[in-house]
Amino acid sequence: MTRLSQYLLPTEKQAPADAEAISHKLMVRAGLIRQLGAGMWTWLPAGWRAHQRAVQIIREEMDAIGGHELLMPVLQPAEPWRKSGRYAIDELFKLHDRKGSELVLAMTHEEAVTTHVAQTVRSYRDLPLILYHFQVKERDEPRPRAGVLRTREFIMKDAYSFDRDADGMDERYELHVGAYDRIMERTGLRWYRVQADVGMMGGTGAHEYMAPCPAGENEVALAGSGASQYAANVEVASAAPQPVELPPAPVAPEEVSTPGLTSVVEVAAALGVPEGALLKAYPVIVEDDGRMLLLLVRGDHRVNEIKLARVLGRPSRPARAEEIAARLGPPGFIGPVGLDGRVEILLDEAALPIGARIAGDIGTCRAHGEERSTVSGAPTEEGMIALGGAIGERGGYVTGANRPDAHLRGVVPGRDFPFRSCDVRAVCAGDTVGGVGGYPITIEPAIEIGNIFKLGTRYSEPLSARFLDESGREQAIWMGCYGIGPARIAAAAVEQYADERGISWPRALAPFQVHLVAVGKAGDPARAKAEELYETLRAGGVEVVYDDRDAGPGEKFADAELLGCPLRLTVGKRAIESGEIEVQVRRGRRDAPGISLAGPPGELIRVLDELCRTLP
RNA sequence: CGGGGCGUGGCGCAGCCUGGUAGCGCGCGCCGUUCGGGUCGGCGAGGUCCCCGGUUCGAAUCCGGGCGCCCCGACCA
Repeated sequence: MTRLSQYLLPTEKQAPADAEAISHKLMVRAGLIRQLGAGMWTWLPAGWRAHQRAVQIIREEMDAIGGHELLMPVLQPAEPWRKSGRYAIDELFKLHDRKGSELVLAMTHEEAVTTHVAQTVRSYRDLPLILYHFQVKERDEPRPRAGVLRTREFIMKDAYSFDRDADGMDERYELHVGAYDRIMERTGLRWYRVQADVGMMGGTGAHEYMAPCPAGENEVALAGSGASQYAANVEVASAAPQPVELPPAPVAPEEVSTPGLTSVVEVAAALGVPEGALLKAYPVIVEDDGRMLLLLVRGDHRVNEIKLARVLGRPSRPARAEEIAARLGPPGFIGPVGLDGRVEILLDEAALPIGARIAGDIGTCRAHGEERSTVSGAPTEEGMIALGGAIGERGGYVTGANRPDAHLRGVVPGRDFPFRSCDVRAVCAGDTVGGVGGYPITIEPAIEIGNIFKLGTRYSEPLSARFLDESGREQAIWMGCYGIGPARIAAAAVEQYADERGISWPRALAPFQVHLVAVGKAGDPARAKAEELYETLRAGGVEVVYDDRDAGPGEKFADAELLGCPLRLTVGKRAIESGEIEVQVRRGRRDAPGISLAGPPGELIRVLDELCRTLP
């Protein structure tokens, strides 16, 4: 029974003053969600319907790959979290019961599900297994934001796979890739599956499902289309840099005076060279051993901290000014020349000439092509010289001189300083992927709506989830985890398809397929006709919301467009006169052919269904 | 955690600087009017001015402390 006269759909003309994101403003205005506190949101009836549409799509596709739905508690004992090493996470809510026992509010359910599997799975015969549930997650977010896009409490579908070995895990992972692709496709969202960082916890593979939208908190690098589509989170993206014109290199570096010029922009301008002709020196301290490394990236590039962490295999932090002064030179004027091995130098690949190959231990360092690996081992002198020649032909870079108010020009890596090379820069829009003549990338903000992750034995080891194989040997179970956020799917749909009048749901997520508007004052024949039509639609199984309020037509149309159901049916004086129900498609506010009021109910339902199927 | 801003009927805001009757628009209730794009008019209801303390004859307003919320950045297993 969905008559607006008796339904809780509190629409607002004005968005909350503090709302910024489109989905935040519109979902509140349309009466879908209401805030209770920072990062704490209530889903009102219509909003919850949209949420549950996403849930049902997910459920169907999870069941289709053999997933089994269950339900695990949010309130959990602390102990498994201590075992897994996650008790220390700041985002984890910790609490005590009246006896003083330590409890937590689960942020995901690896601990719980692994505990149960450890208890119940004994034999290889019990594997593989996919378990999932839709459950509330609690996270003490440092900064909830943008309505329902980032909250402290939210529902997540999290699935966990259990296999006897890495190959099995990979199989289960691929099943989830298929299921997730189908889920995304069915939602009607614009989406990408992108390569993702595996994070500090390790793991052997990860993808994220991203929906591009203005309020997105992540950035994806996109290039090409179809089969040659490239899509990666900028955290891990690699691409060939745009070429830069280097000034000619003299036989040895020359010092130039650059008084007070400490920024790339200033130095490039003063010397009349492009920013990319500078090598920016970025000293970092490696967390565990306190070692200093000097990173060099082109002046027009930035260091990507996540790629850096992957290259180093451990966290690091930027060196402080006093550390730089003590070990290298005056901050703002440091460079790689004349350090005599005081610190190791890592040169970003983008500063190497395209196609350059380096002999010796750094021989695998290569152009920007298919395989992209970190170079290890000490460079050989021959390799350096060969590379130096390659770059020298193109010209030399400008670097700091490790002296106040001075830079060097004509600096050639290899010839003038030793280095290891690696890929640590953040990609830029306009870089290319796919080799020579490849596709230029664009960078778009996106919201992460799902992620899939190969866990390996990260949880099964500490929580003792083992099984006996055919030969009676005890082995750790190989796991994968797979998350997806229905709330984010709904919010991303609002973000992607909203127009100046409000929401425009993809039909798969719309709270109702049809918004029936009765126009005319109480007692008008059109109102009775609309009543009749509403009952027909309901009886025919159409998901319909019926605006039977005693309000003016303007208000009703405005609310219908704000709520954004795919089809609006209008019954008023015109319909009575013409004998046809007016039909408007929300997406694009396009008029569709009217439907006869005279025909049999079955015919009406059939025509509507057919029309619905053509909608996005 | 760093920076900025805000807290006054359901929503959006003014009043605060310069202390003295709490106000506007929307919404809400009733009456009338209108009925294909948020009609118009009349009457009316609704507020611990975030909380605690201080100054004062008197505090929404000044002072101190706290809490809450938003935005930018950092973080986000």
